[in-house]
Amino acid sequence: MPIAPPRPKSFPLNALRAFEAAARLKGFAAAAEELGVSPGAISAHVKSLEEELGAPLFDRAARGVILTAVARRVLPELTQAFDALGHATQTLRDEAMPHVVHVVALPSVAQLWLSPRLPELRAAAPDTEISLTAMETPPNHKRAPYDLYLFYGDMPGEIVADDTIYPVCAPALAERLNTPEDLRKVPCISDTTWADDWRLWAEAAFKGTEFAPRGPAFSLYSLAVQEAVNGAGVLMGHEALIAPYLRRGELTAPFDIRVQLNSKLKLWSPKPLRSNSPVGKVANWLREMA
Amino acid sequence: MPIAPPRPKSFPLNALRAFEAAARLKGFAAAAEELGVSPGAISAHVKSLEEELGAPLFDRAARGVILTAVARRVLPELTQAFDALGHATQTLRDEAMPHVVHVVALPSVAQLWLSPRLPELRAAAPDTEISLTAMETPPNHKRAPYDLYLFYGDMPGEIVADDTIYPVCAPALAERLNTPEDLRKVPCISDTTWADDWRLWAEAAFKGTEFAPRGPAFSLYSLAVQEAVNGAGVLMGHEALIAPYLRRGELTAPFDIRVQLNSKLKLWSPKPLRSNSPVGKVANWLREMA
DNA sequence: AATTAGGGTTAGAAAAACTGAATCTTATTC
DNA sequence: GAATAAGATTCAGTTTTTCTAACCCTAATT
Repeated sequence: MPIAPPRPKSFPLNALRAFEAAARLKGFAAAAEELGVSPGAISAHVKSLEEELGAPLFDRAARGVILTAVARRVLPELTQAFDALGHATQTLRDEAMPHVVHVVALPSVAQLWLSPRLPELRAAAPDTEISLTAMETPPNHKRAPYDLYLFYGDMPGEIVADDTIYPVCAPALAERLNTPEDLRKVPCISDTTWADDWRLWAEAAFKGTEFAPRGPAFSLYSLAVQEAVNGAGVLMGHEALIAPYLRRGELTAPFDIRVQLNSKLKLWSPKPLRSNSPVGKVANWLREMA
Repeated sequence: MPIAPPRPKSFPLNALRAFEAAARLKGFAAAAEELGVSPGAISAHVKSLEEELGAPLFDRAARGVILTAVARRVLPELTQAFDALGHATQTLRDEAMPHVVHVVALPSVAQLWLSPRLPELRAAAPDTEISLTAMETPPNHKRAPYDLYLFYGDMPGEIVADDTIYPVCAPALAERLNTPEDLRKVPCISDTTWADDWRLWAEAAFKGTEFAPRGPAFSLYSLAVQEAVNGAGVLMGHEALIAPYLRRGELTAPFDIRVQLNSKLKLWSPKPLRSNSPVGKVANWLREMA
């Protein structure tokens, strides 16, 4: 009867990861967002780690957490270690699935810009497989397992398209719109992830006059587009995304006023692109398309 | 109703760790040992990883597993990453509990050599706290959270004591033992973690004559010592461990034949010892004691 | 004073991990 | 050639971990 003393387990990896994220992002909410869990989960992880260590890692303030000296001293090394792990994971994925290109994009971009182009891409490169993930905010590229990122914003990266916005609607509805002032009389569809769109355009269109759009709000831009096509109201159109609808005549732009935003549709990769690699090929292809 | 698309989770850390251990140690059983779980758990982890990757990581052979090319290519980076994580964890522990020295030792060493010296150590350094863990085999020092290691073997490290063995027993029993041949008539206690002891000593004592010890076996050396003290039989004594019993007269050595083994009691640390650090102090102290 | 942006806490639910026992496979040993 | 042994796998059942949802609390902002 070999009563082997149980080997005590080392630190819980998940708790460490939660702590690292919380410390790096200076908040449980942000860490929860990055790791895709609820803040309560982060809170519990950190608490368990603190209990095991017998020392606090954060000073809890009402408006967020503040790192303790211990946490501050340890953070850089811990972050580096997890970065290394993230990198190794990427390598593993690349080695194991060399022909799969993992693309992550804003949901609207994925559905309205990328998805229609995908069949052509598949035809052009039949042996590389595209995996497409939609996400509201770009994930941490040192950790997340993606090869190509496609988001609007002013982060570094290659510009794929400008972001020009202007109201669009179904042709039937457009007949009732002669001047921007007419917008006050029709529903103005808004999208929660681009909540500022109307304000930005209105600044240019109304020059000081106040404009409070009224109408349905959607959390997915593609839903909003569909509703606009159905004639439910006027939508603030992002040119790169609604161009096909304009071309097909499903939507029209009733006004000439266009606003170009600072944020562009950008493409980037966590690794340098070699144009003979599958990732490089897909990137080239997306570039040509723009 | 913001239908946020769920953020896909990154790779499961625990599965990665299981894979790394299995690949590095070239076997699921060894990995299970290192991580303190059953082989089935490792198997399941690796399988889930392989499924997620869509590619095998090991070729299963009858006598163990063989790494695939993918696994071989990824292993070094993965190992480095986990090493870095282990190091960072150490740092975290050091920062959070600077006054605690984590010692890991063979169970017999912990109980028979270290434990009796501990009160004196505590008195000498009242502000440092000793945490003592017993383990049959030294853990991977790049991963496990210990400051000082104390094991028998011929690994690198500072020699704390030689390993000399000879039979010992209760004085009453010793009266019946005049020559080694008499050992054939009394119970010979053996310890499962030092299964070779009797054979090694018998080689010197009997020079070719066969000797098969018969008697109770224990999985903990300290249990065996206690039984020997109780007169249950003759035990192969390791000098450094049973010295106090000899001194107190609870055990005696009936024969003069002593065998010195190549393995020594060694002390080492994963980090360089600074003699003004708590760990350094404890190491110095242990050194003086020997 | 009301609102808001964080965190903390809790119970319950879901998912993951683990064990133990049985099974399989093939070198190796007798 | 049979027996043995090492190692991996499977599966059912259990334990542990992790997560969420819904609540609370506090300080800052409006």
